Amino acid sequence: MNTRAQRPTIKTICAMTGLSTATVSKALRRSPEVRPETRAIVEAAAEKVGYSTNLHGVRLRTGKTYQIAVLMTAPTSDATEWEGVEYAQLLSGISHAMEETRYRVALYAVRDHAEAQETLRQIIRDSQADGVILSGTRPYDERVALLQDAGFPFVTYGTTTDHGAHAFVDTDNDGIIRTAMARLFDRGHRRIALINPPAHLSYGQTRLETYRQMLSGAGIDYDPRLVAHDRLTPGFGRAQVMVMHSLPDPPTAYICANEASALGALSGFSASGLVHGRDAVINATDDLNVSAYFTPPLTTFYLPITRPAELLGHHILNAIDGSAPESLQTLLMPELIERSDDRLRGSAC
Amino acid sequence: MNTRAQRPTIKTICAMTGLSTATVSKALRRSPEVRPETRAIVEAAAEKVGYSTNLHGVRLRTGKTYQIAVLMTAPTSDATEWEGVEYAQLLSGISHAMEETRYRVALYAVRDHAEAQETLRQIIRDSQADGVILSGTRPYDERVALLQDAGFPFVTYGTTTDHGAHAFVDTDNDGIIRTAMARLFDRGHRRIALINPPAHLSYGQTRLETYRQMLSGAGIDYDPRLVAHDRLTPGFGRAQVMVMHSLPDPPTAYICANEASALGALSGFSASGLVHGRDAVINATDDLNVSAYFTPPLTTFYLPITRPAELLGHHILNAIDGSAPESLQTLLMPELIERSDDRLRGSAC
DNA sequence: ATCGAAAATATAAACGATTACATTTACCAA
DNA sequence: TTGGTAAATGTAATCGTTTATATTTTCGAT
Repeated sequence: MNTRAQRPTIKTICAMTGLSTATVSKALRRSPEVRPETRAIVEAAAEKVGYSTNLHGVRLRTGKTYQIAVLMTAPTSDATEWEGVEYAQLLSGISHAMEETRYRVALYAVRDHAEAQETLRQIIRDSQADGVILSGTRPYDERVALLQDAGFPFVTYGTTTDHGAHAFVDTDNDGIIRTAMARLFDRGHRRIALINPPAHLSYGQTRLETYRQMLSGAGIDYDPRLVAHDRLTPGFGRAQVMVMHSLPDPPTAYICANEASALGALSGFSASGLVHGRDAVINATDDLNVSAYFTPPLTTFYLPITRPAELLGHHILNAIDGSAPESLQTLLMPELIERSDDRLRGSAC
Repeated sequence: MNTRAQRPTIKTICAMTGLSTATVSKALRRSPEVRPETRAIVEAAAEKVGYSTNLHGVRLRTGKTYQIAVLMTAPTSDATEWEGVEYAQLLSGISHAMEETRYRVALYAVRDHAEAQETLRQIIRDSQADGVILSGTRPYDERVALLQDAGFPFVTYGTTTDHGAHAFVDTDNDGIIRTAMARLFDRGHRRIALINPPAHLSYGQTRLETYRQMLSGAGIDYDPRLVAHDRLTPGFGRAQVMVMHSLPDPPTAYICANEASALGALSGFSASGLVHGRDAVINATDDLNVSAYFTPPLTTFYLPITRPAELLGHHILNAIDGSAPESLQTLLMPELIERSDDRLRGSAC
């Protein structure tokens, strides 16, 4: 009577083969408990009717969700500025890393740290995901504490300092600053500005620490007026250049933590009548290879965002499979791309 | 004996209240079939034990997933260039639109149209989502055909022409080109170049059509050498400026379809020794307000990406609830922000 | 008080998978 | 043949919810 083609289930295969649900289920999951011949029969039947397992049934029964939650801390919706554009590539990279698996990426956009915690609690309580990917880490990160307490698999994009070992992927910020400063010293710079992300973020702190180490290594006094931290929008970069440039002893080099702030810094140059390469220079970190198209092109530390993205994907899958966190920690050093010689010129010499 | 605190279920509440699962279930969903007093009792018990409904159970029983699939056509992972597709902001906007609901955004990164169709088929077959959001539409779009055939709720970001009515959100590309060209004509321009997205995309075609209409309205011959279409990376914008600038009769104005190509075009200016405002001008469309920070700042049509994003979210929820597609169609006209006067100067006059 | 209809609640069967446990089959040795 | 063990398969419960259907309660009209 039922003319509608129903989606085949395990029972469909039972009916076709005369086997029981238990056997079919095991055969489909290639359990060694079932005879190879039987398995072949089951697989043939499954193939024939186009069976595919219904994840909702699996989820209810086993609690496995095959979902990876990615928490994205999105800027408040009113302030639409160029910030975090590379998140899209990050997400797609993660997603591609799961291609051959059953896993999918579920996105959780949250506004701030507090909302992130609330969301995480829900994800854990309702088992909405098998693992979590976080970004924007802090030295002490409540989200990490929460996940570790719950024994929930996760990977961070960024490091922490006040927690037990956990899986992470990060850019080698220490390496970047070390290399950048050594290079700038080499070229005669002594007044170097740091355009940094918000102070509470780990990578901002790492950058600042290395910066101070390098300064003291070169025998240069630390001048707090040359360091700024805030959300890395173009507006921020621009404003900081304009402020710092009017110091009695302005910087001759700016190290910007991303493309957006570097673009803003360049905009600040032109607004203040500064000429890049003559009055001062800008170095940047770039995920998108976009600074090649700035006017003028900037020297950057370039790391295609797909690299960390795919690692995040692999790490979370391994974390779910129970790999030791120590084996899931990766620091990536970007490639230095020198697009201008950045030598100190003019009167400051 | 069981000391482990189990997650409360409907049965827990049954045990507490002496009611049946049916009644408790209905009470929790505020069915009018249950007496207000009973409902109060159930709600009190639920509150007390911190009950929250287990979506896996609901999904299995009802087929409702409370997931919105967002298909993101991501550039192949080897070519990491900024294409200016603001998926990150788009995703977060959609996600925010679902904040007060049970719905979540699930991300499906696909490489191309074919993979998108395969993915959609799976989503429908395995009921992995209740609705779908698509972008990068074509006049005839196989994905749209697929979804309409299946009667599956969806919203597109971009329009189509060869299908029955469906929900969509789009930028008013016709309005943009119309306004931009009228303004440029006003300022003396006759040779206007169009830096367009790939030719198969709807919005590219809309832009081209309006462009040609405006030209013929002004009595200007259409010159195909002034129109280029490809993926809107900075590299593309740059290359096109360099090519077109060396024409015998080069353009005096470029209309770029996004920020990324506009940035590249500017880079092409400086590489070719062109000065913006003297030799030619660039107008752009901008989702991120980033062209304010270009050197020099460009005149743009600015539409904060959060606007369409939230509309996409609302539309898909309404589409799932069964609203007529005709009532879920929105064209958004960006705001014209004039950052340079763009008057034609120099010898070309 | 009694009846009947409407309102409220209860029973039990799904949804599609997994899995503890029971049963059958196969196979070998005595 | 018989018995015993291991291998293979079957039975049935279960995950947490919804919902068709059955039963009980309520309450007004007679």
